[in-house]
Amino acid sequence: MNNIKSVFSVKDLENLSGVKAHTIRIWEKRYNLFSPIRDDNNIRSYNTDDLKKILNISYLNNFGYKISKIAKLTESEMVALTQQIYSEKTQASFAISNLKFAMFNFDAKLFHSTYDELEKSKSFEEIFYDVFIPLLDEIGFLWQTETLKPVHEHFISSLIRQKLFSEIEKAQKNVNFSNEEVYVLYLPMHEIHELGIMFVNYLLLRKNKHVIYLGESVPMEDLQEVIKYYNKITFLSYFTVQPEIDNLESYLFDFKNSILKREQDRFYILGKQVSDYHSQIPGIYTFSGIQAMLMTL
DNA sequence: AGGACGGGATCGCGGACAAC
DNA sequence: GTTGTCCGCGATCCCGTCCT
Repeated sequence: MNNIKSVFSVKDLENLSGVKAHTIRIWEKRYNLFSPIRDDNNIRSYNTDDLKKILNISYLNNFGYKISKIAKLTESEMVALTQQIYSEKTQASFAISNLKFAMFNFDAKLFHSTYDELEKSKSFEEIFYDVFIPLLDEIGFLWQTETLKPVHEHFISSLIRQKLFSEIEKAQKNVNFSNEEVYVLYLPMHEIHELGIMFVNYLLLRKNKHVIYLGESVPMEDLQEVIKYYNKITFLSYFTVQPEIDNLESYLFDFKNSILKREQDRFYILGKQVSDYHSQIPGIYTFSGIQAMLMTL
């Protein structure tokens, strides 16, 4: 099947499936659902097949199937049943479950087949809002619990980035913008979480906006250059980890003083670092989410 | 100290069954 | 048909133990 030697603790399975560790142990005892390897101290360790199984079981259980019924199913019956109840309504959670599994198994093929299936009934925007954003939120949670390793995040991020690149390219070819207002998208120094700002890029292009995308880790002085070319600019950024909270105000004051000198220019900011921050500085606006920001355009 | 284990107590839920 | 009781199941909480 595969040669990935992933090992998970019972706590990892809990974090990934939402089923309590103790419940997993009880199921194991009563229904022989799993046969984890034990170390010298009798600590369980599970493999990726176990992960797949608990994700399927959790999915069916959440859907209302009793564990006693689920336990009687063979592996293939379980997969068949999972696909049978797979519907429009539950498609997103099913896809998220698949993508999580793809992430832990470094399985790009599963990522693409899941995506292709979603694409049959959803637009790229819908996929991003309904599947990728919840997935990334969950990855954030798994990150905190240390279930996730950096390689997993890199792997899944790069696959999502590929999709964004491809959609952005299509949108760039079809865009019809006027030059009167320009959106300059960038990430501040040392900020490398690019998916959010790339998605904003895509959405603006779809709204026929003129976008200049500068990418990650852009020094402030580079932004001064671009002002010379346009009469009215909306700068747009996504602060996921940078600038740090303690430096946020001074960054914004610097921005106001060195970039935002003209009355007509604006600076829109999204991201975790500004989630609790309300700017008092004229021309600088923070938003709690992408949709809230789009409403003002 | 913290994490994991496993056993026991308890609670809510639902099915089965009998009595009215 | 509905009401009441009983019982099993699944989940959760708590506690004591063990190990690093």
